[in-house]
Order: sequence, then structure tokens, then C-alpha cells
Amino acid sequence: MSHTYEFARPALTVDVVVFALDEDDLKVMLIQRDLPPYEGAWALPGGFVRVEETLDDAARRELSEETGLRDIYLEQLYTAGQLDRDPRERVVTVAYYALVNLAGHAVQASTDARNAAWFGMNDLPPLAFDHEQILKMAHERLRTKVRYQPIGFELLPERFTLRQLQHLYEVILDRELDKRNFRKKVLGMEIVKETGEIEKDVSHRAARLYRFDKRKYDRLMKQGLHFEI
Amino acid sequence: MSHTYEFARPALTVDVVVFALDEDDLKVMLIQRDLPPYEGAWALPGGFVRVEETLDDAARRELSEETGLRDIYLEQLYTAGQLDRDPRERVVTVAYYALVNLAGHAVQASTDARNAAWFGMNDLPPLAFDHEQILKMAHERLRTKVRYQPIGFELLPERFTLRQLQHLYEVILDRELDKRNFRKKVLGMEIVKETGEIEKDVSHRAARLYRFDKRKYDRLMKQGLHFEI
DNA sequence: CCAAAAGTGTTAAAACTACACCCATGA
DNA sequence: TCATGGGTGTAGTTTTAACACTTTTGG
Repeated sequence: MSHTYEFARPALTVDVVVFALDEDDLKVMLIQRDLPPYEGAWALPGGFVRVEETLDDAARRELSEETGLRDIYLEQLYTAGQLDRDPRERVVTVAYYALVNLAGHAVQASTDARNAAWFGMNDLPPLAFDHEQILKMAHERLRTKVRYQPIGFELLPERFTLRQLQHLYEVILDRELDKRNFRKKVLGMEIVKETGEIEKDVSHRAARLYRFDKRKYDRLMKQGLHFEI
Repeated sequence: MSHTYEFARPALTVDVVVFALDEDDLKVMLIQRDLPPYEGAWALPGGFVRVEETLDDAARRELSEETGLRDIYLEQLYTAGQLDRDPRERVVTVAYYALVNLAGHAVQASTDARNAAWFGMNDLPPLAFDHEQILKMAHERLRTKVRYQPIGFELLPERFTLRQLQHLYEVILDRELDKRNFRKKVLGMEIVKETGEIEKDVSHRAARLYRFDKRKYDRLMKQGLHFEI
């Protein structure tokens, strides 16, 4: 069954930059293409938007189909519409970025008979289409947004140590932070809560585990809290 | 001539929120629709993206056709893809916002035989489609962005007084600023330059005219300046 | 007992806030 | 000469940045 329109229409796709955090690195999930164009090249997960689904739904569906990732933080980034971004025809893509914590979401990468894998941000292969550009924008957005919105917590397990949190900011902002000042600031904002538990299976003194207190954060925001790391 | 595709495709449009600044108010340009749906209702300027033009080009073209505005600051906002945002069929729209200075750009509103007019942000008519939502997002974006990016200057004439600049921030941020502190801060950042000229035709002491120094701003940014009002 | 990371305060410098008066100009 | 906004400095407070040692735990 085919569809006919009076005027030519661009095809519409979504692409998703999925970030995760490692002991030492910010990672991105990429997929190896098994069809032309760019056959064999690595690309962002994504695909065509169906006419009866929203953009967000399309992004989640593609992510789930191609990487097995589900129920993750997802946010629209921008829409790329250069004329020649796809050699086949005019394709406009709505780019998203997503944040996952590696521990919680098993990397059951290749569900769709495709090859999916995590790559370190400093160790990226050449990418298909304009995906390198999209990835750069996503990285930049993450860097700026993480400073004034508590989205970083999405990259951590539900319970985390302050060192993990600090490490997250250090990796994303790409600079070292002072341990005492960082803890003072985070604890002073009162948006993380002690769980009463401590780390397990570490070969040194175990750190306290905290939890992000979204309820409190929302309350403080309403009162005009200026969250900033 | 018609176009046929294997799968149904959403229509793709652009819509633009054009902001301008008044002596006392933030204004938006709206257009009265002369066709269904929402015939007679006010709406954001915008229209269909042609298959051979980029999204930015489409936004500029529509703006020029419908409002006569040209060569203005334009930035992509987000893409709205709810299923029912247009009663006719599935339409995905890429929303933009634009900033103009009222003095420099004659409001030659209705070129396209349409009715175009400026509305104060506190005096808006009901809007067609989801345009109220888009406008709200644009307003919010302007408020947040203006604080850490010098886009506000786009709303002023090339030469402006510090009071105009302060007024701009007061209107957008919706709070009063202290005159001395504001001037200290702006002048301290060294991103505005005295022109040597002063205001004309005012019935009180004439203020000095300044100019935004983009060259210097870019230089300072590279050195890691944290611009913030 | 060693290695590894947890946890903890103080001080100096910088940034921010609040605040009031005289000056220049045109009507 | 009056009304209108232009232009200017200081002091108290808050925020930030720099900095080092003791504690706990497992191996």
C-alpha cells in the first residue's frame, strides 16, 4: 500500500544519542549498519517515524528495537534538516539524547540482529550520515545542561556514593573538582538523601550511599533554588 | 504533479515565534489565518517545508513572506509531534524563535494579504493549533537563554543606552534590577563598547550610546568567560 | 601493617547586594 | 526652575577556592 501527496515530503526519522557512564569514561551506544548507505559503518540508533506515533514514541521504539534499552531518560535535542544529510533522498531527523546507568540496564545490545556496542567518547569510529555532528551537539548539551539541571543522576544507579557523583561531573565537565567543596555544595543543596546504607565489596573504607531526592528538588525549585555545580 | 511513497509520511512545517521589545513590553508577531482550520484565529507565522529547502531556509522564507521580516536572529526551538496537533492530518512542526529590534525592522506586516500584528505577551488572543504551547516554550527559552548568552542585544538597535539594556533584562526576566549593580556588571564584562555618541531628542540628560562588541565577546568566551546577568 | 579511599574545616579572596545623591538637559 | 533620567561608590554579606590530615576497611 502506498501513499500519495500533492507536494513532495521529506522523510522523517529520529536518532538517539545514548550516553552512559563507566568507571572512567563517558560512553555512547552505536549500531553497526547492515544496509546501505554506509553499510558496515557505525551510526546512532534510530529510524523512521511512523505516521501514527509521536516523535518521543518513535525514539523509544527504535531504541528498544535496536538496543533493548527501555524506560530511560530521553530528551529532544534538535532537528537536523540539511539537504544532503542522506544520500538517498531528503531526510529530516529529530535527534534525541538519552541517559542510562550501565548497571541497571543490561546491555543486551543486538536484539535486532544488529551489532550494538558502547564506545568511549574519546575512542569513536567514523560515523554514518551527520551523526558525528549530532553526537557533538548532544555532548555539548549534556555538558551545559548537567550544570544546572540534576539530569546527571540518570547516569548513576539509584544509590550512589558522593565520589561516584563527583566523578560523573568530572568526566562530563572534563575538569577536576575539589572533594571537600563538592561535598559541601551537594549536601548543602539538600537534594541528595542518605540511605543509611554503605557500599559493599570494596577493598577500602565503604562510602555512604545516597539517593537523589526528586521530591525535595522539585519543592526547592519552586522556591527558586538555583541548582548549579 | 504528485508524489508517492511506500509509507505514509507526516507533513513537515516550521513555525516561528518572533519576539520584539517595546518601551514597556515583550511583543510577539502573530498572523490572522485566512483559511481553515482555525480560520480567523491568530497563529504563529509558518508553513510547509519544501523538499528542496533546509529547515532554517523554510523558517526565513515563511517569515519573509508572511511578515516581511528579513535578516533577523533565528534559532531552532524544538519539534512538536503530537498526533492531533493539526485536525487535518499528521503534521510535525519545527518551531523556531526569532528576535528583532522594532526600530530597525519596519513592521510591514501584511505582505501576504494576511493580517500580521504585534501582541504584548500579557495580552494574547487565543491561538490556533498548539501555538500557545510553542509560544510558552519560546518565552521560557528566551528567559533562560538571555541570562547566559548575549542574545538580548538582538532585540535592541545597534546603538543603545545602558538603560535600554537594563530595561530589556527587566522585561524578560520579569524583575527589577539595581541600576548601579547592573552597570557595574555589564561594563565590567567589557562586552559593550562606548560609541562616543549620545542619545538624541530626549527631554532630559542624554545617555551614552553603546554597541555590543561581538568580536570581544567571542574572544572572552574562548578564554572561558562566564557571561551571566 | 599497608593500600585505598572516606570523611572533615578554615581562611582569604571574590562576587554580590543594598543603598542615595548630585548632575545634565530640555521643556 | 523643574522634571526626568544619567551617572557614580561603599560597606556588609555571601559565595567561592584553595588546601591536608585522620579514619576506616579489606587484603
